[in-house]
Amino acid sequence: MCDEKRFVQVAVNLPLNDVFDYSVPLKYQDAVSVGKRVWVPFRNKVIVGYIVNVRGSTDIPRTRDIREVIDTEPLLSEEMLKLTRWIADYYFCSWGEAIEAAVAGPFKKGKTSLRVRKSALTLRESGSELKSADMTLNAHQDKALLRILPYIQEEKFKTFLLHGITASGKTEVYFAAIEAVLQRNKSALVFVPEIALTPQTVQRFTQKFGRDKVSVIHSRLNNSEKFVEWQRIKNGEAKIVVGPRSAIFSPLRDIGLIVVDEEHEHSYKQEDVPRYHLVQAAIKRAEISRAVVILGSATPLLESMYCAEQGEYELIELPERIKGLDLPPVQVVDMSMQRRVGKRPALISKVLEDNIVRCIKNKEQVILFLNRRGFSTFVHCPKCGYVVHCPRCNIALVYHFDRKELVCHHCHYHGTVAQLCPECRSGYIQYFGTGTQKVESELHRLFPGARIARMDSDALQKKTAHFEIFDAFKAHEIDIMIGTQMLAKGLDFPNVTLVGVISADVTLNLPDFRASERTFSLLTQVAGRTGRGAVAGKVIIQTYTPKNYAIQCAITHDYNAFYKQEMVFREQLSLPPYAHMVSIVLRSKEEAAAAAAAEDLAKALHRHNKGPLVSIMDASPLPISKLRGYFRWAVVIKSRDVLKANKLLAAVFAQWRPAAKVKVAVDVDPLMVL
DNA sequence: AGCACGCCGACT
DNA sequence: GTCGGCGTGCTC
Repeated sequence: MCDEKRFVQVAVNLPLNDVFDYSVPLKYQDAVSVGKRVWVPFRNKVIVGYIVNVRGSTDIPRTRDIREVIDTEPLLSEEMLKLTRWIADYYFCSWGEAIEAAVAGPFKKGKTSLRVRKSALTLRESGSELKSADMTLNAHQDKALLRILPYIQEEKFKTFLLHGITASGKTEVYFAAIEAVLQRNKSALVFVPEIALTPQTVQRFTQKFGRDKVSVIHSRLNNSEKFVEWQRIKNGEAKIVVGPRSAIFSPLRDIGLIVVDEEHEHSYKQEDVPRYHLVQAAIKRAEISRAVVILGSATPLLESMYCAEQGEYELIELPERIKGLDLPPVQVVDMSMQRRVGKRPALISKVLEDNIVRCIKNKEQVILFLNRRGFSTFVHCPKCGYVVHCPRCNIALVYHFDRKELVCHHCHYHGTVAQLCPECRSGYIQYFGTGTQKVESELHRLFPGARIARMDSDALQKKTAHFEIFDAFKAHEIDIMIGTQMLAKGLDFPNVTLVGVISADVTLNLPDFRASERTFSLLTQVAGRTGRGAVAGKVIIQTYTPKNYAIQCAITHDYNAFYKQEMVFREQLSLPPYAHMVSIVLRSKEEAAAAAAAEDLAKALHRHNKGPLVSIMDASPLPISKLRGYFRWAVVIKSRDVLKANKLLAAVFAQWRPAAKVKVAVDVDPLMVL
């Protein structure tokens, strides 16, 4: 039916802004369509390209022919092409790079189908199908739902920020909204942080909505399992998708609702290209499919609350805990006033020790929290001041007692412990700083009869260790559990009546402008782990800075007070949410090259920058100035409008390039810079 | 990104 | 003489 010559525009997975025009041989005239993959000659190679446009002409004088059309049906929907185009524009990458992220594992590298292993198919047949108990919403939950429902019914795009304190029953609101969406024969996309994709969470969804309607995606799935889920979603069998941020690209049709649980979670930001934030991408996808978004958190991102304040989102509050539970009392212990062991301060204050003793006597359980792995966090020669650093990173090595090794927490370097100072040959190497392993050994010393377990990424080397430890804790085979922030999230142990934070200062003192926000969030989430059962809970926070507002606001569980104070600081320094940041990181094995490139870039940006809407910060080394052998400098652009900043950057990159040995990475809305 | 082209320095 | 460093341009 088409006898005219046809051309396709193709995006490729390279950091190139353009799409490339190819001519279509006669035999493929009818096969080409938008969203399909093609094999195309590119330079001296043949690579996968994605058709983003089909037309009858081209401006390119000499086009090459496509080699082959890979797909019989488009792999990417119109909706997915719009979403990836937006990601490319906003997060400063090429369309092809964004599309590549949207292509599911089994389809990467031009694959069309997959040998599906039996195990992938039989997996979901096991397990009981419990009929969901009728859920009754309390007054606040009901009010929340009533505000959301009209938008679901009218199929209008809208973003709600559901700010509900810990254990206020946000999940029930999600469930009721999902039910409303299913009744309209539409589907729902639910995001949870990867760490929360445990059997417990998943079970809640499958029990509620039935196993065959729910598709759960998590990183443990192999390619053939992923393929099965992809097909179930694509063919409309699965109406609800539960997954981590990458599930934003699942081929779900007729989306009526997108839920982002724990929307403040850091894992929602992708750390490599395309460096998108799920919350933004979810809102964009909802806009494209005219769906409702619910962002849920006890401690919303400042950015999200700001949008709510500006009227861009609608704020819904759940100010009360369900089942009449009270928020636990929080006690702060000023560690500078505490007893010492020899010259060093005690790890565990008298107050915390007494409370642990009381808990164990009452057959209750304790969670202790310290956001730092290892035993000693730095190893140091008191004679010459030498601190043992990672040879590849500008960071102190951490001593791990179990491995009897010094470990770099940023790269995989590990080395033996020196007996003599490498600098001055003195034999008095000292170990300072506290990690979870030291707390564990201290607990054994203080509470010889107690059953103690440690929960951090070191303790979880075995794949099943995670569940083993949790099951043991739930069965009360463990009295005290010490762990890093993976303990803080979404766990529900009714018998836990004491949560202790060994040092709130660890996160507070990080060189990050979000340090206060992260600390407040973490303390609030940690505090939410207790008092969930019949017995009231208690929280004890140890710190050297008890007056700090992040800590003070966590004591009173007062998000709004924290928000107000933190926003003053953000406004003074023009930090998010008052401005967006675009950070350009330049790294090189030679320090001078990275520094020169950054300074050069800053100059070029200034030259191109017209008008006051975009400002350019001075080039500066990153807090971890050397990582994996690369020295790192950054230039940060600030603007209220990301696209304006990106436009400036694109103009500079069109004619400026750093030295060949310098690598460039652009991060829009970075989580960390200063 | 990845590669070809092209222009200058120091070495089998 | 040439091997190889890296700045520049280009990919339909």
